[in-house]
This record gives sequence, structure tokens and C-alpha cells, in this order.
Amino acid sequence: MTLEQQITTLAKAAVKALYNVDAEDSQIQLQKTRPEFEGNITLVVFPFVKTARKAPQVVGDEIGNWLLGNGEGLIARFNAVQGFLNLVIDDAFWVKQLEAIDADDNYGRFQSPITHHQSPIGAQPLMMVEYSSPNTNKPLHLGHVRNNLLGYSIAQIQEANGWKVVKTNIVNDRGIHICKSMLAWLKFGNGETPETSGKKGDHLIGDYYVRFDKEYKAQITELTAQGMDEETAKREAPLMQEAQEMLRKWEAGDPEVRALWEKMNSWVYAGFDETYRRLGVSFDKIYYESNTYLEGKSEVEKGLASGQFYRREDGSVWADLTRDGLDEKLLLRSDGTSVYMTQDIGTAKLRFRDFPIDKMVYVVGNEQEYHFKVLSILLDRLGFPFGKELVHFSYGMVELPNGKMKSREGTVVDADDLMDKMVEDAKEISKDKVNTLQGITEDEANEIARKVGLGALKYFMLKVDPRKNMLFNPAESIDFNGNTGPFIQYTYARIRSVLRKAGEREEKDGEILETRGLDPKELALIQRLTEYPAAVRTAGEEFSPAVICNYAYALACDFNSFYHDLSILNEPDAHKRALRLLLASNVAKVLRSAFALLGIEMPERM
RNA sequence: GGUCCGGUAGCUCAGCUGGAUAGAGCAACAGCCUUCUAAGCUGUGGGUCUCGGGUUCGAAUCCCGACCGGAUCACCA
Repeated sequence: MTLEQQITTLAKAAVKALYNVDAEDSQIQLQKTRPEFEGNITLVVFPFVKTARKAPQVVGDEIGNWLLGNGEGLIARFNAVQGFLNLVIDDAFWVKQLEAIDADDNYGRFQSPITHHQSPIGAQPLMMVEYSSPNTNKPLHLGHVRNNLLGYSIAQIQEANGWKVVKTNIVNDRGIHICKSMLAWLKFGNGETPETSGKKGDHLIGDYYVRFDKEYKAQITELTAQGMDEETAKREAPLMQEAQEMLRKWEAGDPEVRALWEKMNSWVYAGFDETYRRLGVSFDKIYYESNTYLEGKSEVEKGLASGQFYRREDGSVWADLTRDGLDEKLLLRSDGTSVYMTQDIGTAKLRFRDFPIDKMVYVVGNEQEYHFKVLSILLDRLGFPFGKELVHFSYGMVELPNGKMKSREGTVVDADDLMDKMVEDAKEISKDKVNTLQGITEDEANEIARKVGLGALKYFMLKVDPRKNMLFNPAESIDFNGNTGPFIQYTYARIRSVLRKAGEREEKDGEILETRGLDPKELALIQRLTEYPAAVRTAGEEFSPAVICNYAYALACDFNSFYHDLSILNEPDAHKRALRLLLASNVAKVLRSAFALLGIEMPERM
């Protein structure tokens, strides 16, 4: 039972005994005691002031005294200040908490989600998390990085919350945008390959996507100069015509187009795999739109047959969503080709055929909120039970100082370049630390720089509220000081160093712990450790890695303050030394666990 | 125009299910390394929580209305 639960029970008994009030849980308002007052936990007494017909100060004192007399030693002292009852919890309680944390190898992990009704009793419910979902026409950029980091972290967090999680990726490997790259490569590529150019496959393809856009724009300019209006020019430009023709050929299974498509996609996948590996993200099941779009088409046909959708005179198929307060939505183009929505319907169907999914989560940017609103309705209308329940985990955009990134205009921060830069910076900074890193090999140094550089990047992106847009300024390097990944990694490395030294000195496990006269810094640390499971729950409910970041930062701050003020190994009192060692070791354990939820690795030294 | 999201220190962000004097980091300034890793610790300065109403013992937080910024409403994805 947590401290909050115990105090809640006691507080209810107190107001019942004192004022004959049957308090609701919601009336027992507990908060952490502010540092300027003595105490660990604070009961807000305002909710009882009215019924007690006494001044807040009096009510505070009365409840405080009752708790002191009936708390079975849990409460050591109290002070009441203007309606706030600050409770000092007995040291022995905290030491017991620490021992319990130490004994729990899965501290902060839960057996099952808080509430779940669909699954049979006892079965672990399954959550599928879709993230990444790249197009195979360009390399990954900073926006994808945010998506990948969020998706991976959300999966870890939900797993810790008791879900069985299947991480999935839908690769957008077909469509007009792919044809654009292919066409540009055919026309201007001179047979260039990753091998001949030395370029990573995804970057090579991306270059041709940009090339297409450049040539296409030139054609538009030319046509409008000849007097054509811009709309028509965009439609009639030869390159666009050819790209559309290529898409039709692709859908018709034209062997040449398919062969080219497979070759170019394989280059891209090799590139993506490398980027994913470096980012540290992975998938349990990958879907390809080239395999799911036909399924989507057939679902749309079924919907057409059952009267859910309708066909216009030009042959295009639409859904009328006006009764849901939305617009009409295109599902199949007049030439019969499918659109994004069609594919998503097919993908959803296959996924639910493949897995007993209880909850489907799409990690996709907030610019697609409308799309998922529509998808949810369409799936529901087509008779899929999961339609209504789907979760669009909608995150904010990454913006540059001068606005949004635009891949076609080349104003993107490339994922590979950014990772290179971060690791380089980490390496550079670590050069000043030769004294602490002496004696390590070049490989070890590189490995530390990799972990720290990536840690800085990941923490930077995960610490902000996922729903909000965030700013990235390429001109300013990502910090390694302050509220950053490296700060927390450093805290961990410090602890590991102390623990290594303790091992060398044969500090014994099982030494009796000091249980009285805890230093405020020790106590604050233990209390912070006890808050970890709640942070994991909140992060899960809110789909927010930022909650974990904030928690880990607070824990690291508490530890550094403790570390600065109190000596661990040089403490002469063996009982105190044992307590501090145990404390340090569990701080390291929780920091490591928290960072694992973020997908950030810990260096043993740095 | 409809819908959705945001507006907190010079900058980047916490806090938002109502609670005590609104917090961090960066940047600036001043201290702390013969002692467990100074990527650290301590301190100083910095605020009309966009504005105006309302709800109440109490509002950055909830409600209403403005203003500003962003997204979206495609035979794009």
C-alpha cells in the first residue's frame, strides 16, 4: 500500500471521528510538502473547514493530533499552516520503502493495465503501436526522429504498464510519390546506384525525389509562360503525366516498373535499416502498403456494394460523412487507383486478422488528425469493431526557427547527419574528461560518445510534451548540461563508479541499515524513488514520455544534491554507509529503468 | 469561414484533474575541485502566467469572450 493510500484511509477515519463526516476520496487532497515547510506529505484541510465550523488552523491541528495518536507510529510529527497539514513520516517507514524497492527487480513495472475490459480475465491485453511509417522516397529527417522516438518509448511505457505490445510499421512503399523518384532516376540517374555513388540508398532516392520536384516546377513555369493557367499546368506537365502513367502501370503489375520499384526500394530499406539501428528502434511486424492496398480496395468495394459508399459519374468512389459533421471523402480515384485512406483501411483489416488487438494506437503527426477521425468512422461503418476505439496519438511538429521543414525544398534536418553531429559533439566534450576516462580503449570511448550523443538527442526530443510543437534550432547545438540526457547519464555513471569502488573495498551487502536520524537529503531521495511507479502510470495514461523525463530529471537532481552534501564510501558509520550505498544503488536502478522506457542507454562511465 | 491545438522569465520548456511566495535548463553574473567523476553543486538578477470578464475560501490551472500563432477542411501522403 502506498503512503498516499495509507494517509487517505487515516484521514477519512480522522474526519469521521472528529466531525462525523464521511469523506469521499476526492476530498482527501494530498500533495508533496513544499520544501520550505517541514514534512513529507501534506493534507489540504479546506474541504473540511465548512462542516467542522472551525478555522482552518484549528482543523489542521485537530486532524494532525488525531493522526498522531491513531497513526500507529507512521506519523512522527506534524505542523499545520493556514489550512495545510504537513505530516512528517517516521524514518522507519522510509527505510522499509527503500528495502522494498531494492527487493523488487521489476520496480515500476505492472502486471496489467489499470482498466481494461475487453480481454478475458487473466489474459494480458494487446496493444499495437504503429509508428515510423516512412515513405520510401526520401531519407528520414528530424520529424521522423521525433515520431520514432515517441513511438518506441510509448511502446516501452505501455509494456511497463502491463500491456502486451506489438510494435508495427506501415511502410508507404507505393504511390505517386514513389513513382516520382523512380521517374527522375530513370530520366536523370544514368544508372547511379548506392555502390557507384557511395551514397546511402535512402539518400540517393531522396535526391531524385528532390530532382523530380525541381524539373516538374520548371515545366510548370514553362507552361504558364506559354499562357496556361497554373492549375492546368500542374496537371498537364509532362513529368506529372508520366508519373501518373507509371503509377497505373505499377498497379497493373507492369514487370519493368515493378522490377525498378523493387530495386530502388531495396536501396531505401538498406538505408532505413541502418538509421533505425542507430536510433535504437525496432518493430515486431512490418506491413507494406503494396501488400495492403488491394485489401483496402476490396473493403471499399464491399462498402460500395452495401451502400455505405457511392460512385460518382467519373468513376471515383466517395464516402459521405456529412451526418458525422464532416465532409465527403474520396476513397478511390476516378482512374481506380487507391488513396492513403484506402490503404489504411486495408492495413487495419490485415492487422486485426493477424493479431488479437485490444487497442490500436497510431503514432502520427497532428496534421493528420482529420484523417484519423475519418478512418475511425469508416472502419466503424465497414463493421470493424475496433474502428471507434482506435487511438490517434497525435504529436506536434518539429519546427525550425524559420518554420516547418519541407523535404521537397531541402530545408530538412537529416536524421543521419544529426546523429553524426551529436556523437561528434559528445566525443569532443569527453576529451576534457581524460582523467575520468583514462585507461579505456578507443572503442570504449566511441561507445560512450555514441550513448551520450544519442542520449542528448533523444532526451531533447522526448522531454517536451508530445502534443506540442517543438522548436529545433540547427544553429545551436543540443546541450549536454542542465536538464539533459547526459546530465542524467552522468548521474548514473557517478553512482556506478561509487558502486565499483564499494565492490573493490568489499563493502558487504546485508549490512544493517541505519533507520534513525535520516538526513533530509536521504529522505528526499527515498521519497522520490517511491514516486516512480506513479510516474510510469501517468506516462502510460497520458502517452507521455515527457512524464518519465521529468521524473528522471528530478531524481537525478535529488541524487546530485545528496552526493554533494553527504559522503557515501567515506562515511565512518557502517550503518549509514550501508543505507547510502543501498540508496545509490537503487537510484541507479531506477534511472536505468526510466531511461530504458525512453529508449536511452546508460554508460557505465563517462 | 468551420473544427482542433497552443500562448508561462531574453531563449527552450515544466507546472494545467483548482491549493501555500509560479518552477527548471540555457544565456548573464558570483562562488565551490589535494576529499566517492566539476557533463556536478551553491547563490544573484530576471514574470501583468496574452488580454478582459465569470465561478470561489483560493485561478497559470475551470467557464465565457476577445487577440495572436499553428494545424486541418485535396482525385497529396
